Amino acid sequence: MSVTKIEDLPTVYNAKETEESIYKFWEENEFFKADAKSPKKPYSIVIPPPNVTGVLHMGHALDETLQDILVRYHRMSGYETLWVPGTDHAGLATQNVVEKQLAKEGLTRHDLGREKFLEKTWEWTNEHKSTILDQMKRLGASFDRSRERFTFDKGCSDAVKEVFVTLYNKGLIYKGAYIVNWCPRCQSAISDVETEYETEQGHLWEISYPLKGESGAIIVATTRPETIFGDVAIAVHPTDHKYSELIGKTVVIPLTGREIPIIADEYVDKTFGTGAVKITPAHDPNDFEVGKRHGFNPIWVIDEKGCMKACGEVPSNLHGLDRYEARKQIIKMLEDNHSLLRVKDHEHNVGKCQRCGTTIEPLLSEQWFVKMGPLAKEAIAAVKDGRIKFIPERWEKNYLGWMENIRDWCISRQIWWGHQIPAYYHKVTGEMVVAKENPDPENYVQETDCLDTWFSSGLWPFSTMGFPNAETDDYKKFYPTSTLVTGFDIIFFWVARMITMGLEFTGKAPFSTVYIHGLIRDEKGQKMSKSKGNTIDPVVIIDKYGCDALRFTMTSLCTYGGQDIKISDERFEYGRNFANKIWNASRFVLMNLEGIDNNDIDYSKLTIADKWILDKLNNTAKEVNTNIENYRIGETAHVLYDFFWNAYCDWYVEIAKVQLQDETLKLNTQRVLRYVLDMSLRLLHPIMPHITERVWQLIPKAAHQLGSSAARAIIVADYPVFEEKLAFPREAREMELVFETIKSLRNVRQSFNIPMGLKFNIEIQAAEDEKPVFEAIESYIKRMAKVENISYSDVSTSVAKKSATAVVSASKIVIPLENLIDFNAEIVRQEKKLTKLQTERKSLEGRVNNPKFAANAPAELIKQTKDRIEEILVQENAINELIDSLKA
RNA sequence: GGGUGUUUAGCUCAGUUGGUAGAGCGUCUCCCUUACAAGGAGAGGGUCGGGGGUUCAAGUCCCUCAACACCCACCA
Repeated sequence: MSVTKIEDLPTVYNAKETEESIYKFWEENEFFKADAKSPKKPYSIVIPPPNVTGVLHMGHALDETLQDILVRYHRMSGYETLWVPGTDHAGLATQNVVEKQLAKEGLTRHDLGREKFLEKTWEWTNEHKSTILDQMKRLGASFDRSRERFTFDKGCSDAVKEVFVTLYNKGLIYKGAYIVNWCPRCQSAISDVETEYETEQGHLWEISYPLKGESGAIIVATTRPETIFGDVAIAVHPTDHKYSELIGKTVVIPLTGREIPIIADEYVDKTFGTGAVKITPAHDPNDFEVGKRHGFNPIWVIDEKGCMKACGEVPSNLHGLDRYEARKQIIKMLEDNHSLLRVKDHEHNVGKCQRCGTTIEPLLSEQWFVKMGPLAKEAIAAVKDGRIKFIPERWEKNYLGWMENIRDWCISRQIWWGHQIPAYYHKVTGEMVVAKENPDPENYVQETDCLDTWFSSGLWPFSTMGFPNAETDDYKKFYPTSTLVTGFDIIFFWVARMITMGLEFTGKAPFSTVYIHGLIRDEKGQKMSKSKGNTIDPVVIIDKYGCDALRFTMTSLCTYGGQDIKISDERFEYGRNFANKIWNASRFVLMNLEGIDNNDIDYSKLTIADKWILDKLNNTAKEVNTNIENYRIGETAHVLYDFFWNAYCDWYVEIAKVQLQDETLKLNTQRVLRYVLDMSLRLLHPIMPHITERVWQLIPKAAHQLGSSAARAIIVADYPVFEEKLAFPREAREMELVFETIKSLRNVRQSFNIPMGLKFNIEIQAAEDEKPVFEAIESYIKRMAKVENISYSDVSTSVAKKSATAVVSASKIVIPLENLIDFNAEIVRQEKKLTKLQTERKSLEGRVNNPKFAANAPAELIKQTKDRIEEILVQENAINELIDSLKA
């Protein structure tokens, strides 16, 4: 870095310029690059891979910031730290995007054919692949780009094949015909977790099925009349007296005349609808089970596009009609036929495709599944026995609840963009072979289905480390990973699958801690979405306020409970203002370091204020370390904000201005200013990496002050920790006298409208043990409260008339102001304070006088309470005396 | 139907072993005091959703009610 003249630094922090150059500086020096051969203990995180088609949104900004904080903290705390970046091929999502592009040209993927379509999608992917990770650089993400991965790259594909074949050979993957959630728009099966339910206002139609060969009919309630052609039976409850005589009889399906039996099954709810339900095994998951129990063959009447099938069971005028259009027609036909008896409004939940919102169609089809039951056992145990910990803990319950009721996972997707299932069929015999490679391309063709995208992301923590090869340096050094950071919305999709797969294939939990944060919402608490138009673009925020401002604001809003975070544009002013404060305080300190030597602080020459700020810094370091270790990131931000702004800037820097005037104190004050700034920047660095790095470059330091790593940059400097030699609890307490005195004097000044320019004299009627302290802090009081002269007298001295008085601790500060104040106003001011003290005292006395309190409360607390009462009494006396003298 | 979360100052929210409530923004007053007006100083503002209980002591623990948000399951 070139030498920068401090005077030339702008008075407003230029985030944009700084952030660009600082990030480049880190990259050029390869600070993000992990060394798998390092002797240091490892700390590793894998990024939740964003969709390769994606653009950066606020959710990423939060997620990546939190990871970066953990990574930077551990890097500075002596760990060999690896953060693996990468992207997800996002099968269905990406395919949809490319298909949309094609649609603009009037084409479908079928027009291109599989090979051409994949070519096109790869092209598209390669074009966008780096976009989102490049955007994440704007967030300051210190991930190791040399290890960047893609869930569809060679290594991940190898891992997928290994896992698939192994699970198949163990009997944990099977192919079977089941009812799946079918998206007619995506033209693919989707898994249970990809199906979202929405409450919709629908209808319940009551349809009459006449009995065969006799009069009478059974009335069935249905929400989906278009499926009647697929009916194989009518079911009633075995103990339902209404229908007991009908069981075993035959009814006729209206409109087609096909005959079906009335059966009894416990599945039926006697109280719902008419108590009789039509059974359509091909188009309803429950009916499928009932059908299986009773040995019925399913009848397909709706096809993959959601249209009525052109088959013999369906009246020919309905062939090929969309399911909703068909419904209308059928209702009309039933009405004409007098088979429709009643229509009721009915609210029910309808499954929607998570990707496109289309109403899913339960469809019986041949799919691949992972048998989850056996895998879940270990995944449950690992969380129960603490190998994996969720933060906040309540998510464990959520995870366990799901795992304990786990259902088989439908992993096949009828899409082209993804890992093609490694199963091969003999062209003639149809014999199936599951293997990593095609055994005989001449005679075998590969399964056309692809895998659910979460299958490959479920392997992410170890596929990125070299798996299936467990001998790579990265695998040995960095697997299992340390922390997984993500939102609660993908616990089932992703976290649960990584845990099951990791345990099964590596024998280890893929991470020890799952840190779950809240979701980002708009200022009204609504989820951000493009369609609602309420999104906030992190890049826009970064341009406007700066990356560090974005990071600081976001982290300050994180709570330990992982509440959702409401944000609006203006909230980032908080972080921006703080960054600016850091910038200007740093400018001041740097400007005043002229002539500083390379020596360390002389501990024998510390003033009370020096000791106070060092003590405060020390405690801050302690708190910050504890907070980060315990994932209390928001608290970390608050503690640092409070220390830097309210302690260092508002008090110590102001005090330093006094000390710098004193030649005997100047040099050591400079050293303290420098030291505290240096350490503050280090503490802040994980949250606000750019500004801290920039300022740190400007601090003159000797080699030995850089830390054990002989750091070239703050990013690799040692993180501050609590040090015994910096603890000065007595002085820290004594400084309270300074603050109280100055604050009371300022209060007096403001109360009586005394201009800042007007200095006054004060008389301190000091309690005996407080006098030396006052003497030590005289210069601060003079400067910061604009006091001309300070004289002393005994505390028992009665207060002279015509003065304002502040009672501080056990002493009195008297300000003779005869020409300046309204004495009645002073009486009111003092009485107000008196009332406050009296109220507090009475409450405390009530407690102390309660014998049960004395018996049960800790001795420490009792003493504290009594001391406080004593203190109040002293102050009350002083104030009473004052009021008397004012009234006299 | 089952579960979770939320309810604290005008607004947005902190508040980890129970010890008597805090921040930011906003409001009111004053100030360009040579780091910073994206700043400084001072002030005002809350019976911690309602009710009950445990305790010497409850925003904090237990019960209950209410409102809101979300998750899971799903009855045709």
